[in-house]
Amino acid sequence: MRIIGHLDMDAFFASIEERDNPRFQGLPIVVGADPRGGLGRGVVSTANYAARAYGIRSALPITRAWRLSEAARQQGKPAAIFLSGSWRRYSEVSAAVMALIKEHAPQMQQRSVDEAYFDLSPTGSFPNATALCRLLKARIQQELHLTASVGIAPNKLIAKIASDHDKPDGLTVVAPADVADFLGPLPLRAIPGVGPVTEQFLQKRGLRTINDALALSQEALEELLGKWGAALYSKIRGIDTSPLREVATAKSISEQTTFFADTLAASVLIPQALELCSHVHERLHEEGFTVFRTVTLMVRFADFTTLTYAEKS
DNA sequence: TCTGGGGTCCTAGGACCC
DNA sequence: TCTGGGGTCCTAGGACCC
Repeated sequence: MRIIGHLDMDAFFASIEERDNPRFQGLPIVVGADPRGGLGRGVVSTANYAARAYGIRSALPITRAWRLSEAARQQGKPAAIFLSGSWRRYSEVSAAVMALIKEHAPQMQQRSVDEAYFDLSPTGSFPNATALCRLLKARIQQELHLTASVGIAPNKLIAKIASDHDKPDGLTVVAPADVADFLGPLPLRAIPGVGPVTEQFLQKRGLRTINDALALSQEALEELLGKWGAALYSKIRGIDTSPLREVATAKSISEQTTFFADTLAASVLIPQALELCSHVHERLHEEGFTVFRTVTLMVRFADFTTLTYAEKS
């Protein structure tokens, strides 16, 4: 029997800041772009749960987060603490989390800085797998003073959906017999790979939940979404046979930056482009690459139109 | 009320070859 | 002057994820 776990740290960056700065205890914390008093550019990377109570969440424009915080402050609530974050510190904590997972489930696949899949099949049963994950969560709590949410399921797809189902500090178990009941009522957006565009597209056709989409034949879904429709047909049935795999070597290295004020001045653009180039080149060397194939230049205009130009070396 | 930064994967269409 | 079909490689753009 295949049993897969997925662990997702809760409000990872913001939780680390709260943990490491006692004076932030219990306050709303927003890690992301500099709000510059409401004039900043960029978005929220992570908001802790106190900040989420203000309506602040990941990917929200930082100016809107700033305004939400100001509105709360005018109601006598504490203003949010805005931090730019420290990638190095987060990486260190990430490594500690991954090491703990590996101790309990050696066969694992890190999915991002704060997420991993791991194979619980060796435990032999869902109750055993559940006990192991309770222990893992307790160790993360005691040793790292952070919380995680975990999903346990027959495959990666369902485990990922399950870990997201009860946050923070959740543990959601979906045994094979429960898969259909678990998935059916969920919004289609819960499926990894269904983003805002696909969600909108499906909603316009009256499809909101997984149950709605189950009524469609594979051909009908393919007609709507092309190849992705065939994949979705399997996903909404909880079918996923993808194996755990080691992290592949990087396929690209990039850097980008946004100006505080829009500009078309070559005297500004060219030095900035050269600086980004030299950083990327440094990283290329640091990571042990000796050759590269394609260089891509990306430019984004005020209306968010984005152009790329690529050339083989 | 605007929309970061660092990535992956997919698709359409053109160039090119036989 | 008009021109196939299969295959591969490449670029541009877009959706998505954290």
